[in-house]
Amino acid sequence: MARTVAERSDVLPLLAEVFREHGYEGTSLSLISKATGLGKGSLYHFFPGGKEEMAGAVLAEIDGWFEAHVFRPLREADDPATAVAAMFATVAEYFRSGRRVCLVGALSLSDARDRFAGRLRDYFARWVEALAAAMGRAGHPAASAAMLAEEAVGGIQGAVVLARALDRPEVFERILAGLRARCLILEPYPT
Amino acid sequence: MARTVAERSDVLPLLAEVFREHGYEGTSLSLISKATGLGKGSLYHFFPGGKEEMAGAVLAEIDGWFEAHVFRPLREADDPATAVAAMFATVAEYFRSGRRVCLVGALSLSDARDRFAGRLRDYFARWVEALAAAMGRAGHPAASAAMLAEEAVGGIQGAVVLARALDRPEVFERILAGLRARCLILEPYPT
DNA sequence: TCTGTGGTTTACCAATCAGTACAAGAAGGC
DNA sequence: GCCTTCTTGTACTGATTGGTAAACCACAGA
Repeated sequence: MARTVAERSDVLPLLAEVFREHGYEGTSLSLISKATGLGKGSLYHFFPGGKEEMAGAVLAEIDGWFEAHVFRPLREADDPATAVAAMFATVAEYFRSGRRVCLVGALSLSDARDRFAGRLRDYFARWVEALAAAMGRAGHPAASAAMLAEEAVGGIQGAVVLARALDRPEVFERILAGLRARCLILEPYPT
Repeated sequence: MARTVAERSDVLPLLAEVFREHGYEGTSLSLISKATGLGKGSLYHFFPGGKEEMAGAVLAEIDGWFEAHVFRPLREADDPATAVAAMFATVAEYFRSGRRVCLVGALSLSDARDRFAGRLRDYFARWVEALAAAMGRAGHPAASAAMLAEEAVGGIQGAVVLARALDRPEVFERILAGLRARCLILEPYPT
């Protein structure tokens, strides 16, 4: 039979895009089959656990990508301020100015949250921690760095929501610019 | 037959809770039937358009609630600064410190966005406008008020995402406190 | 060339999906 | 009392759901 010679890792990006577009519940096996060009047999060959394993694998890949391109640079950069600025650029590109949904955020709001609770919590916790650490090294007091990091990571998620709802990508850019400015300016956190 | 004497408006809050918990795709008629105690016959009697009409009616009710309790007070309050502070309190209670999902935001991230695009855009646009207007009357320059309003409304949505993902309601409270402080302090927007 | 393994197709399953049809009961007007 | 209108339960549709089973083929190593 026609061998697609597809590897598991090859279909993950396609899979990710389907889940992003349709959510966990909205993603049916027939949609997946259409998007990947793989029949049900092949899909269950790669992912014996079915839809749940597919979503889990996608989440793991996203997590790995952010670890390599966002979290670790924040933690290990020689110049933390530059790393923070780079994070905003990387994230804006990744989310395509809000046109692309954050799957982790979307799952957090959805029914599937409980199913992946550990992974979702871990992703955001590590993001907040890495950002707070970078800002701390950049000169922010520890307390304000932690609060600012939470506000920034949450703000990015909210920017995706708002830009998508309003259908105005420039809103995403504008919010991120504001957040970046506040993360880089060293002033005491207003109380 | 046992008349439940239910009015359409009586089942809307129950319906809203089901959609919030399971999302649009994840909400099945059997779930709705269980949550409302109404059989399919009754449901299609009240909502001939099926699930889509139900979700539309829920969105309209939510929109009306926010118009009455959030948007209009912001626009018409004698003391705009107090109104802004009141908004944060109202919203925190409504979203139960992030334990309750914003259905409008969740739909914006979901597959059903296109179906309700107009309503979603309208809801957020009016929120941002009303908040910006209030902050303008409170003394913020028009430009910074508009940007701050976008950041605040987006920030609230992001706070829901983050608090749910981390399973830490205090994160929601903390972010909202920070946003409120920034909306009330009159300082030039950092650039 | 034979054979085992990894990948694929196809057919199938029971369950559930949204939606329809309709008969039947309950309530209010007369 | 009856009759109409509104509301409900039940039964049904055809399509789709996630998932299984097994026959089947391609290819690499021996």
